[in-house]
Amino acid sequence: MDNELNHETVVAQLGKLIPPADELNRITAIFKALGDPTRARILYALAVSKLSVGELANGLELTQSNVSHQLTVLKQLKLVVGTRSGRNVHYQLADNHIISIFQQVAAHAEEVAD
Amino acid sequence: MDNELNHETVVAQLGKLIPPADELNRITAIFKALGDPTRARILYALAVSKLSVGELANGLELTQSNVSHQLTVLKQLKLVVGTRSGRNVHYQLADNHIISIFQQVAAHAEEVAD
DNA sequence: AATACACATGAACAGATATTCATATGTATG
DNA sequence: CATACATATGAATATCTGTTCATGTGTATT
Repeated sequence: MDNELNHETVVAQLGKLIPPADELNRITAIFKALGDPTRARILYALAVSKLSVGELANGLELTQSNVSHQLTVLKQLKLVVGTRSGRNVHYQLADNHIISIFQQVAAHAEEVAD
Repeated sequence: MDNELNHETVVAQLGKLIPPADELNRITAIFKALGDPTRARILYALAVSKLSVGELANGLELTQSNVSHQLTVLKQLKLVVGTRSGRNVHYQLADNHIISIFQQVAAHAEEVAD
């Protein structure tokens, strides 16, 4: 018999060779979150320093509401965490993993820049 | 004088501490492309094997048109390259960089899965 | 050259998404 | 306790995006 993974077989089994829907959705949800310039700027800013909502809004010239909405998205995906201190809430990156993901994509983006 | 990068200064200079708009747009465009389940499935499939448009459509149960449209997006971002051979066009990942990006995000996604 | 096959492209539409505005919640201060 | 400040939330909307359908372009075969 033929145990070899020939091309025909690969095509037929493609569905089983790639991640299942639920895992794929978790992964793409993260990419989607990183795919918006506003959220990306927020993450870059937080890579520089822990910052409050107001500081992000001022520093990035965004409305407070907009920043808060985007932070909600990033929080749900556990890309950032916020800790309240008095009236302010200080946000930081959930882990430094995120920075290296950006670095890898940035590297690709440069390689590829027309 | 105070050369230290104090918090106040960081906030004031945030705009200059993060990537400029054009670079950011290139980066987020890539993330956005990876943020769609259909395109992600196509990339995962191509990580398994070089495949034609028809094979992708069959193997992933997508319409030929849909696959072709998504490949156009991925091609523009140079995430995949297609080479014609007769009537078929065989697509492959532009580089293996892409796989490791997925791996990193997948790792994060699992850490974080409720 | 006519037909069939593989892929690409354009228009159209439904659903998703980012931003704004208004307002609510939470916390400190006088 | 009333006011001010910081952040969160909800609704509304304009824009964007993924998919489909129809058709066009390119290539092989007879």
